[in-house]
Amino acid sequence: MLDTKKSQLLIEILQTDLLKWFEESKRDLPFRRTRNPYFIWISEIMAQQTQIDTLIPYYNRFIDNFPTVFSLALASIDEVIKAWEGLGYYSRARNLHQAARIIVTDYDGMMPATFSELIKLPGIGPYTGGAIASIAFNQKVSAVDGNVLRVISRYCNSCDDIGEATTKKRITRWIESILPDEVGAFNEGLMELGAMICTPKSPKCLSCPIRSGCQSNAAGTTGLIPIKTKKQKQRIKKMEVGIVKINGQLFFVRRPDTGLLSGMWSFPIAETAAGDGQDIKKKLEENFSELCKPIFIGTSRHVFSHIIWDMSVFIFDQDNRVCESTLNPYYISAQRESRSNPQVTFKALSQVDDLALPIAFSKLLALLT
DNA sequence: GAAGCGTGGTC
DNA sequence: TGACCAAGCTT
Repeated sequence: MLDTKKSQLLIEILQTDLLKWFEESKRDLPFRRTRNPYFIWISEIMAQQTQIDTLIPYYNRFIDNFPTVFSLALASIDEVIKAWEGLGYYSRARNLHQAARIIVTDYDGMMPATFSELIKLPGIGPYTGGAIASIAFNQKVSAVDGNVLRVISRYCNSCDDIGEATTKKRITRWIESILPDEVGAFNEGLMELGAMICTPKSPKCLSCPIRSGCQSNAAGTTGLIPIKTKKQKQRIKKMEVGIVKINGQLFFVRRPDTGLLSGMWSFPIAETAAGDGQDIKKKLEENFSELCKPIFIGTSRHVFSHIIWDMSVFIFDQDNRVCESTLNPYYISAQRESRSNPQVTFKALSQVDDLALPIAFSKLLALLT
């Protein structure tokens, strides 16, 4: 880390030239056209582990649907999750909804204006709290994300592993010691620089506004810094998916409200060793008293952040059954359960869009046509 | 500290 | 293609 006294010139470059560059070059983003803390909050939650270009349409739709913290607090969790469909990390939506209700009940609908109050809310951690406090309320706190860790590591030519908490704390402290009055723009500028110029691969050093002070550029180490321990790769899980079709409708189950894809709808799915359809058939027999033979219709791989599902997909087409029957007892029992139990439902293909369905399953719909 | 938690883009 | 990565938080 740079010594604060010796490196006064380098610090001034970082402050002055970065702010100047940001003012001239910043992207025109919808959430940069407002100081509304609620809008800033929504954008920062969406930005967690998500590239800005990806979240923009979600952001516009979300504030259209939920223009105030009150409208978000009054909405149902299903509506909020549906608005989040496709963005991933769905606990963000649940926390957002919870936090909105807390803000309405405990804060009279006013966003807390300080870092220490903000990070009490679910889904708001050190980065997001710092971002909202500095950008929306001009509080002198840092907002250290992956971009900032990379930019500062390179600027100081630091060999510290940015995956380690101590490194993040050290960089946070250092930034807080050099924050200018325009703290929101400074924090955003560091991130913008990391996103547009000081990128992980092939950084555009020739266009960098603070190149003259960059120790990594001087040492020729921009390709080596930051140091980051690589994460272990995903385990592969072999899964069977069962698509039950009755009277032209498809059977869906709701996932638990914790864990992977929490609160989202899904086709019934089961871990399997054989992959011949028998494991998912057994599971489906909890809902259906009589089930036709599984017909294999294809495979699909879905990559999550920590696991991979290798899915074998089977259709149980009760409308074109191999076995003969005069009644549809399974339909009746399942339909009754779907009215009394919110964990399951039936939807025609044209109505599937009513449900919040993760990509892992929505992409399976292509196998049906 | 480490693991769980989505999806899309890039090279 | 696979490996890496993205404006992180929670447990």
